[in-house]
Amino acid sequence: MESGYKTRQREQILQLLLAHQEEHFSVDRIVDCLRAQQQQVGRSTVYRYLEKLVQAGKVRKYYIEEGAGACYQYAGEQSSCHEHFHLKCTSCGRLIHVECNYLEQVSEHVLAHHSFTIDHTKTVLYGLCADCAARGRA
Amino acid sequence: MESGYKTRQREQILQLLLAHQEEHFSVDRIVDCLRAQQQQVGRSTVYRYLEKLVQAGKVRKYYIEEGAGACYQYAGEQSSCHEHFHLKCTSCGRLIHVECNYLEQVSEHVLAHHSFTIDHTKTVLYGLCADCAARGRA
DNA sequence: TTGCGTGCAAAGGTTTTGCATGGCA
DNA sequence: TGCCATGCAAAACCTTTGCACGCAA
Repeated sequence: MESGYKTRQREQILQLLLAHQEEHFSVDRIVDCLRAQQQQVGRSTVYRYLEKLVQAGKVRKYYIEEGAGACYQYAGEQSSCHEHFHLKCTSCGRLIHVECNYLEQVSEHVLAHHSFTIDHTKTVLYGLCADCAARGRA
Repeated sequence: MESGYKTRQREQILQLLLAHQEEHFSVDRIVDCLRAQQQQVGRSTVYRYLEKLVQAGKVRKYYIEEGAGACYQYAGEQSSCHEHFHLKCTSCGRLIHVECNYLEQVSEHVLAHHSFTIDHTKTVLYGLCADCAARGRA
């Protein structure tokens, strides 16, 4: 899998995501964070590079806020994330990795009964985590 | 629960959704469908009325297509309406609706064992449909 | 008559694209 | 040197909003 040229901009974007793997970033936030470090990056460049990273499976793209835009989060070398599901809380943004035998059967069921091969690197189950649900946030 | 005034436009929008309860409609599609029936409705009106229907719980709002806008689907009066999953083929873009008892149990499992409440209006399972898988398209 | 509903156009926000320039390999 | 990457501005989209007019009750 080719990664294309190595440029200052790409390096800095990737470093930012790597340094905060537990957080998600909007394009705006990425541009702002980098500028705060005296690192100028054009917005188009961010959009284009993130798209590449998403295609490569290194970054996940989320749609959390209703009206707002997409968010991105580093996904790591997906070897370990291949077989399990991801739950993303739409209220607090927390990402939960779930390793569960029962859920693994889901993939098999969907393939057997609906002829559909789930791609775990791109699939995210959206909803409310326990804390946010308890706090009554819909 | 007040429904406000009864107008020609609202009547026609609601009738369209009622007549196709198993389908999603984008705002564009609603406007187009109605125009095809010689029924002029302003886009703003559609947005505003749909928002009311969503608030009233009569219509569900989905965020399915990545770049595109929201989709709406009639949800009925009662709460017994079964939630369904959406499968989206990452190769051909086809969207598959799945009503399946087994998959409905998935929501219950995730809630019971992982304390997470899945939001079906925002969740889409990505992967390969049968045709694309057969065609060997990754 | 009163006040909500409608529709147009303009505004607001996010993402994409065209094109000339810049920089990696 | 040959391409890909970058960045700016413009364009493309989806959605919201302001305002004057229309219409239900």
